[in-house]
Amino acid sequence: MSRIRVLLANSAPIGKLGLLDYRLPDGADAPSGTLVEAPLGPRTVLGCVWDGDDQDTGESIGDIRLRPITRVYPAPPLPADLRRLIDWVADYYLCPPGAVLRMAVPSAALRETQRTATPYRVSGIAPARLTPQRAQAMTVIGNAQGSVAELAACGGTSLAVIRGLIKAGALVATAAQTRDTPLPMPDPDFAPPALSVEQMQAADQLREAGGTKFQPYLLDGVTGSGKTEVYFEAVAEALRKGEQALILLPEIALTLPMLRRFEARFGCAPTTWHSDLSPRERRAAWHAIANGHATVTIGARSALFLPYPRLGLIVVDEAHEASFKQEEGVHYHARDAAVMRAKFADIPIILASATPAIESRAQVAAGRYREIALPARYGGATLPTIRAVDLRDEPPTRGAWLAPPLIAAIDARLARGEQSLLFLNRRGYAPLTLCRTCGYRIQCPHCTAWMVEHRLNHRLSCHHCGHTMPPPAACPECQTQDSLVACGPGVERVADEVRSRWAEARIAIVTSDTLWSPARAAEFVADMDAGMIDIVVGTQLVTKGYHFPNLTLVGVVDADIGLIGGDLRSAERTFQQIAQVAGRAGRGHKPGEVLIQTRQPQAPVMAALIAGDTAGFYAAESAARAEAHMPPYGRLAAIIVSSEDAETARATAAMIGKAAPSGSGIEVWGPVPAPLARLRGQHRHRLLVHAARSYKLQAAIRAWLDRCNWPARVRVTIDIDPYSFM
DNA sequence: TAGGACGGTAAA
DNA sequence: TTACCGTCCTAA
Repeated sequence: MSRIRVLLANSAPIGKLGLLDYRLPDGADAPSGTLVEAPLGPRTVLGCVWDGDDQDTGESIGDIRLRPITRVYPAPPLPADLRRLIDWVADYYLCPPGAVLRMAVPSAALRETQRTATPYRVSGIAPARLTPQRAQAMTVIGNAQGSVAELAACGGTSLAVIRGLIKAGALVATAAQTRDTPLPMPDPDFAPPALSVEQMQAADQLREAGGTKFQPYLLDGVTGSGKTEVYFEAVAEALRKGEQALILLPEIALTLPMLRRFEARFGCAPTTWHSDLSPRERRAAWHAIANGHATVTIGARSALFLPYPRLGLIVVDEAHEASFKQEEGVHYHARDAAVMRAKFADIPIILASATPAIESRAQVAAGRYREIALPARYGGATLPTIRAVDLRDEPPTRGAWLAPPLIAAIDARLARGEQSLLFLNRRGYAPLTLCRTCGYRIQCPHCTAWMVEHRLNHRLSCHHCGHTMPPPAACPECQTQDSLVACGPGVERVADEVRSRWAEARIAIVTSDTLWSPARAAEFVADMDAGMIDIVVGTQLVTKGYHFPNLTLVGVVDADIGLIGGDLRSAERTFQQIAQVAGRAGRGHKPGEVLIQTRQPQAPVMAALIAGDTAGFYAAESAARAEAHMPPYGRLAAIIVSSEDAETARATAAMIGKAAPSGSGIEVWGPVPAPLARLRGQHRHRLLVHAARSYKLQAAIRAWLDRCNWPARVRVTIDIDPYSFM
């Protein structure tokens, strides 16, 4: 009899029910990482054989009470670097290890596919009754084989006829083959690109350093400098060595142009991993990766947890993107966790960005990351000129959002047949609907948030919980008819303005509402390339990785939006967002121009953007963070207490606040009602923990919350290194 | 008194 | 987390 330690893939609260001991039936072999099905009370759950560190044997249970594993899955065991990553993520982000294991082995992965349609072929036995339909089907089918549906289609008859023939014995089942269509192999030498001297040097640095040693690289290249081509060379090098490579992208929306570029370079599509995969696709991708057939995977953040047996390189593209931070379930940061996986696998990792995060720059400064810079655009293209439009001096006309200089600039593009892009990071028509008579503002019934008007589908919708309602004709409060007015601009409203000003111009609105599928995104890109669009109005979706050579003007409709509210990263985020969208301009032979509409052109962010003083901005911002001991020069954690009942939430938060740790190196702020005091019907209070960089923050929080007890209905969420302060 | 809602607890 | 069990309440 042998005893094994198993990590169960449930998400029990921290500390409880992580590792349990089981009995392995005699003769069975299950090394660490093996996926098993284990009995737990009256049911069975997925588990993974875990490394038994014998120090906590005090907790272990007597041999007699051990229950046997009910099943050993035939899938390859999870590799050691992944197991270490799971432990690290659970420990660092204070979440149950079982919840992390779930990301590595999604429930679809091990489910048997029931949809293996059995193929049939002609048996040679003549059916007792040969009706005309049967005779016809038999002749047409001949030597072919296929599923009932396929044979019916081929024989030109109904399903019933084929079933009848099977019953009569004229058709027999053949052995069902596993439909593992062989994966096309990306070829590192398919189409090596013509690199510029700078790109060549950068690629050489990555190639030389490649190998089996952990080293993070910050590939810091201005927009349009060709970072992708450079890291593709590192991917090619990994392929030549027979290793697997993983490329993480922030959003699915941008995978399509990316996949095209990959195919052009490597001759076939990579394996993809994102939330829109069907269960069948998910299963296929998981197995292809786990057994090593998939050599290059391009995926969203969750692709980091897949069981690559020969991982040789990780690339995190657009590494500054805040969407790498998962904001529900396990609150991990995929960029940071990716660095840890590279460390555990002892391989290089490349963080690529035109606007690296301060955190990443600090790592370069500390000598932990190596920087590879691409300071110039590829192919002789120049960086766009950036100019502010001071809305206080040159305001738009009443009820409009485009100021005269921006209008003139668009006029010029239309006259020259060039394309313009108007950027406004606000979906919908108007962010607020207000009653002119009584001042009532239409709010979401479940959240502390305004309902946003969307005219494209004639609904008001809440961007936090998804609640929608038709726009009311009368004010819900004072019942006055036709008293509701839209306040403030969204992209749809700016598009309306564009439409009424340039009736002949062809306009595209680009938001997650209009580009909800890869196919739609492809359509948009094709229309842009074909010159079918003159003016694009879009949210941050258009800041992502697109390359339109004929786009020469970018207008930032409201550069100040991101600075309102002013959290830790608002200035940095504004800088990155505007620099990224500015980077869409002038990527071809024609030079680009960027106009930033703002009421505070003197603000450091705006001044830096206009002067092109990236280094100066980052230096000042880093100094301010260091001064305040804010990340990355200090540490933050948020604790969010939420409950359906307002008083329970408040009282629990207060109780947790009372038990807060004190002493040097740590302070706890709050509790206070969260900025989104109600979200999806939950009342929310939050505490913010601020600690010195060297402080053992996780241990302190763990000990602190262990001292507290709260009703089961209350949820207490811990967010280490928070990005959202709502 | 049956049946359901609720709270506590064990799970190897 | 999930399943089960005991307690208490309500409707009949």
